[in-house]
Amino acid sequence: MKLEEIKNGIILKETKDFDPVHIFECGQCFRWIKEDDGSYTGVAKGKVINVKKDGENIVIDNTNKEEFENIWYDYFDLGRDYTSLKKELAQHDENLKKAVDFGWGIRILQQDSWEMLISFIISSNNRIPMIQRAINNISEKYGKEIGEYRGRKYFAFPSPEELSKASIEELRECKTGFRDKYIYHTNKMVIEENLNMEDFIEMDSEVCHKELMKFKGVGAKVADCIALFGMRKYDSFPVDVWVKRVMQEFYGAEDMSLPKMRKYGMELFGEKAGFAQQYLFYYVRELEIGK
DNA sequence: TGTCAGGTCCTCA
DNA sequence: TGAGGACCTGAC
Repeated sequence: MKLEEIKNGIILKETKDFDPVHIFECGQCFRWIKEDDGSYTGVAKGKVINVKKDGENIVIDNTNKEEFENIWYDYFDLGRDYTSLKKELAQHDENLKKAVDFGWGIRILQQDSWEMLISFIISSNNRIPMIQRAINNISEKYGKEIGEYRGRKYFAFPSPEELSKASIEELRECKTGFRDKYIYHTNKMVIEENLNMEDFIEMDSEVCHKELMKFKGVGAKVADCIALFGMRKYDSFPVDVWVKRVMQEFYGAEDMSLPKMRKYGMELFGEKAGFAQQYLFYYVRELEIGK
């Protein structure tokens, strides 16, 4: 990958397997908003940046070379060879090949484990715009102000200590709905047991999943999402309504319960189940297959 | 007005 | 174990 420094930003030259639309619209993140020019502005790691595709190049604004190497290279999972990963998945079966071809520019972001924990608790039985709004409300109210970009203020996601200042009622005011108490109790548990969510990254996948389910508001599906997007457990297989449809439409799992479907998906795609799930999810949701 | 959305929790058999 | 209902919220 060739990198060129420009004024207040960088250009990644001839970057394959990277499409901002696929990456930011495939359901893994909630803090990236589409600008009028088609670029995406988002908050991560306490910074605000803007990402856009310019032909074969990816332009990242409001950053520099040092920051890219220290932060964004890992965040965008640029150390992984998605070309060979996709090739391998495409060989698995015809449907997965179609899904991979469709969402060719997806990459699984390495996001913050604590932020993923709270974000996916909010995601349960919720809609994406509502989830985004609740997370923004929480960040504005309890997170640190990062700065301004294109005339808009941005806030970091609050730390467990910062968020612990919120009461259940105040969390409800952030439009989290009935998940207010889940967030409150989860936050409380993290503080009281002095947990560092980063430690979950080192855990074995099954242990990690089991430990995550101990938090209020975290069931099997939410635990899989947190593990996959925040803890690099790439063998996770989150089964939501869309993946359920995929498994029924494409993989003959008509009469399977959700736990069985999860297990089946993990067996089917093995250590790359999380990637398979992302391509399949994006494919069926965009095309509304099986709805 | 009723239904539904990226599920989880609680209750009861 | 597993099925069934309740649940914030707001868009259609």
